[in-house]
Amino acid sequence: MLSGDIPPSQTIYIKNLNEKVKKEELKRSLYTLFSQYGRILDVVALKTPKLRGQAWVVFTEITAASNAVRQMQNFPFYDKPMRIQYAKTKSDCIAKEDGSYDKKKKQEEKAERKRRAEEAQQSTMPNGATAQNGGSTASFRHGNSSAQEAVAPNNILFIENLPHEATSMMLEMLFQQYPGFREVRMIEAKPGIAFVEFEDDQQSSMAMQTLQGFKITPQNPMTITFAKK
DNA sequence: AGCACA
Repeated sequence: MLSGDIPPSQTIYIKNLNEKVKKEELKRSLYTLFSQYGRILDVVALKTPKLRGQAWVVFTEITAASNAVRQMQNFPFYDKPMRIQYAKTKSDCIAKEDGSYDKKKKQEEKAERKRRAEEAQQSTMPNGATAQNGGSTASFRHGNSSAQEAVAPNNILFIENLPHEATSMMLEMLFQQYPGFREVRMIEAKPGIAFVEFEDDQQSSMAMQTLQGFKITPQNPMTITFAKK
């Protein structure tokens, strides 16, 4: 039996995450790691007893989610293999877009009202105005991967948007501080890009996560993806 | 193991 007779969704559900990682760092790392598969609308992670060790990543495209489910399945992330499925229910940030959010809210309120009515059969107290508004979706920016291709993890990183003055020496200084670093390769004929090799894809992904968007010059945030095999 | 939107 496969763990997923859950229909494809643009949101993936990830479990078996390392619970020691702080929430903000976890969300950032998930964001950078999964950005390669497409544009991400939201990353949700809670540290409540019931929800720690799990996260949701919302893509704009289902195909991006599918690629992520396949390619990153069991990928060692903070020393634990990620278990990835499609999310069972629609993310709020999607529902807000397609208009189903208000209906959902109303249904929840109705159910809530009913429950309260049942549980409060002694004293009739019709109450229950719980209006909450605060949609602040942490918006990240980035604009690299235009064409969506399934990028599997790789021990070799592909660096783009480097200033033309960047040298392999500079990149070496930057990347060699991460465990497993092997070498930097630049191609004379193609300025602005480089390949950086690590011993394995777990180590390369750690470097990618922390150096994603790093600026050698203010105008050039570097874009890091896994090199194609 | 655990499916939410602080």
